[in-house]
Amino acid sequence: MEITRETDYAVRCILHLSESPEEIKMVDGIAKTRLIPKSFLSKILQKLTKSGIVKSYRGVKGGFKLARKPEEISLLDVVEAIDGPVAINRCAVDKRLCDLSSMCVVHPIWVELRKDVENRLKNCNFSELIKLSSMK
Amino acid sequence: MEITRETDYAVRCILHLSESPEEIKMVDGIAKTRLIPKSFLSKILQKLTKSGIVKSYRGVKGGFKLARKPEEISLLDVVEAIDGPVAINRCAVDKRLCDLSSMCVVHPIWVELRKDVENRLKNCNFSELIKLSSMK
DNA sequence: ATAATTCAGACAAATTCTATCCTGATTAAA
DNA sequence: TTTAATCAGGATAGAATTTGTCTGAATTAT
Repeated sequence: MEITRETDYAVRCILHLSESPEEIKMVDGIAKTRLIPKSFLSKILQKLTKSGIVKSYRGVKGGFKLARKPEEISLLDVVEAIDGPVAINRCAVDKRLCDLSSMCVVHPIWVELRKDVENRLKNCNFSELIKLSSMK
Repeated sequence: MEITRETDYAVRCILHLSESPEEIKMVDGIAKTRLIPKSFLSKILQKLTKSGIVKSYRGVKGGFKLARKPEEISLLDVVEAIDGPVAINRCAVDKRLCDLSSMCVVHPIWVELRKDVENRLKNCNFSELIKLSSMK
């Protein structure tokens, strides 16, 4: 049960953009300072753009910046933008197996666990994270 | 962030064995009633044996049964036996990247999340689950 | 002995992860 | 208006992981 490298990169990236929310930054710069493979980051930023977390600007002087304030972006937003919903177990989606023969008594446990995880991620926004990093 | 099919199968299997903790059951039977691919289950049971969750009996009339009482086996035991420790993020293990340039302020969040998940899984044992299933 | 069963390891298909590369679209500035 | 910089989107591909299968050896009740 791990988050992917991709999600980790996405978090680093949003963290970077959160440090100066007004500036437009280029893929290349973010990639270099945050040690993320450039072309991979490019793909990640496309997902973040489609999810409405960042805004993109094309052409010369183009780049990316946050679409909203750091305090309005949660870890959950980023995780879901990249990996999709926090499912924990597929049977939460594909119920067919669960329903037959009362097999899946564990199902409610996975659902509960999922809620827990979501809540914790939801309650953590990038404004807080930035504060933590400036305290170092 | 999902558990694997393998873990799901393992849980189903322990659930099955928990219903009659004294009986020795064969791979084939478990596989058929719980809809798990037989040879895959065979591998899974080997892991569960090595982790000390089930006991194996070879030869004619051989099979598997729980190594301890259902109430002494938690979901966490099973998940860890199959997938290894609940890591959430690799940086919890490989700290080298985190430490340089104070990059990973998110690290404590992953650690906290991991503890949450572990606790919830630890607090759920197979005796409780069986009770739930008999209530259906 | 024989038949039934697990054990251990090798093998392999499918899927997901982790990228890379190329072409085209867009845009600021010269 | 041309040019250079930059993102968008699709195709591709290697590696790792997941999800199994198969076979032969070891064990054991009868």
